[in-house]
Amino acid sequence: MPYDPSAFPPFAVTVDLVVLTVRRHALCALAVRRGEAPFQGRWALPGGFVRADEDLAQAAARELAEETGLRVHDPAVPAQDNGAHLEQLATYGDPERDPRMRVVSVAHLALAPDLPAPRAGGDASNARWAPVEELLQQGGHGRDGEPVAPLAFDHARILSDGVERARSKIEYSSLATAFCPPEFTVGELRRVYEAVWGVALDPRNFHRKVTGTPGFLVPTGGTTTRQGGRPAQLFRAGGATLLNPPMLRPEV
Amino acid sequence: MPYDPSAFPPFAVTVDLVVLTVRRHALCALAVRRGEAPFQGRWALPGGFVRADEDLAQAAARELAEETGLRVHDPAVPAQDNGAHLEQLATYGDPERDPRMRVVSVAHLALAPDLPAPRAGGDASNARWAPVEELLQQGGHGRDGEPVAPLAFDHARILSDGVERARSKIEYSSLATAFCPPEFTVGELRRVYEAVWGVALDPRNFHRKVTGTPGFLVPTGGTTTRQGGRPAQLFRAGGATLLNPPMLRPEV
DNA sequence: GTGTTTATCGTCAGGCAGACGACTATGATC
DNA sequence: GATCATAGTCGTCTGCCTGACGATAAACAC
Repeated sequence: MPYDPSAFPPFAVTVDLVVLTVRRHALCALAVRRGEAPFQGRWALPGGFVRADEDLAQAAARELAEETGLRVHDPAVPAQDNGAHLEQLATYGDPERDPRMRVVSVAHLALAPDLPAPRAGGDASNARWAPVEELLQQGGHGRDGEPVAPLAFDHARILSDGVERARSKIEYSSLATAFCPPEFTVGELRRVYEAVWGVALDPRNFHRKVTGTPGFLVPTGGTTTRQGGRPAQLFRAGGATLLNPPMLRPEV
Repeated sequence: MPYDPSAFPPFAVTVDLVVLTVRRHALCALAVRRGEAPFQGRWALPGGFVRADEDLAQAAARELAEETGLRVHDPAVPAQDNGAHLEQLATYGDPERDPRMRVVSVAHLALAPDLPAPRAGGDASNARWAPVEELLQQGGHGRDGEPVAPLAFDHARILSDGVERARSKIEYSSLATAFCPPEFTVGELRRVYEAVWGVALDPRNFHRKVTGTPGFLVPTGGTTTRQGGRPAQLFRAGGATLLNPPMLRPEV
């Protein structure tokens, strides 16, 4: 018993991706350059149409793989490595958000370790990792002094929501490990928190907190000196997903 | 420059509502009985199509007003009374979730004080407040011993997500006051927490916590004895929306 | 070796939460 | 009217956690 098609307005449904990573002590997001109108030449979040037989999460995972080559970490396989974290963020459906037609976009948030290089359908010049402050500042200037155009559509709002989600979620979950390689040191994890929150944390208190939370970190036995200084113990993410009590974000 | 309509599959977009309230010490949700196939006669969450010129939040507010008569509390008018809290919850788009066609539903969460009586387009017999455990138990029995059919579509999942959102959000925000009338006592607010979390809280520690958090509660000067016992001070919700440190939810 | 960098352990004081005693003010019951 | 039950409000104490920060350890650069 199909619906009467005249009983409801037709929508296009897309997924847009806020893909975050930490590069050079800064929280960065993946941006792609638009090749067509509207907003031709402007930077935007990666995304695309949801296909007819696809779930929303499947569509987001497919777009993520197309843009970055990343596979999605399956929560059912806790020991799996190198997978990105992917979760639904929010849905944006203002009637005016796309001048061409009525588009509802289901935004997703992906967190990934630092990656070699972005690729946008093979064209690297049309995709880049950019610090989120640079992408969010309206009419400002990038680090090279060039003027920065705001993101296309309502993507600044979406990116802002995604960053805020990430910032709050690493407080009370082990999600920060999604920014790290499979094995990492306490210092590397601390630099993730510092980059995402934009603050400096006390290394000693941080070390006490993360090593004292049961199930958060599992030592692998190895050590590394890749950060310089005294060799640091290597850890994997433990099974715990919720941090209780949470990691406290310093004021201001 | 309109899209080529063959370039993407058409979707129907709906909003579904998880409307929660606290009645008789239990967390209850609004359910409506379906009048047509599929799932005819089964209980479901209220909802409807998003109109062509409507934002998602507007559509949710319209559906909420149609089902309950509630207006949405405008955050820009902090002193406003009697408004419900409304926020986007999540979006559900499994290709099989509606057997008739491809429907993407943007679920919203509404929190309301205890209301006189539900109305579903004027037909009260087709709408009711039901305890969420009753709506979520699969194939169980209600309090009157009648067998309970599971909610239509994927609405059990949506309701479950909404309840979990409410449970976690009252930890770190002042959202619990959305379940209270404009003026309320500390004890009434505590019973909200107890009903939503399903736990018992120490009245003395709770009183110390909520009255000691700046901006959470504002005394109105009046007192009431409507709960029996010693008269209690009346409060309004203060301007603070975030609770820091949060209210701690007891284990188990 | 000296200096620098990073990691790791320890100490101490303050804040907050859980447990719980004590007192107050109302209505209900005898 | 005395007693009881109920609910509200104020305090105290103890333990845990955090922030601040001293001290030591183990690598590398010169």
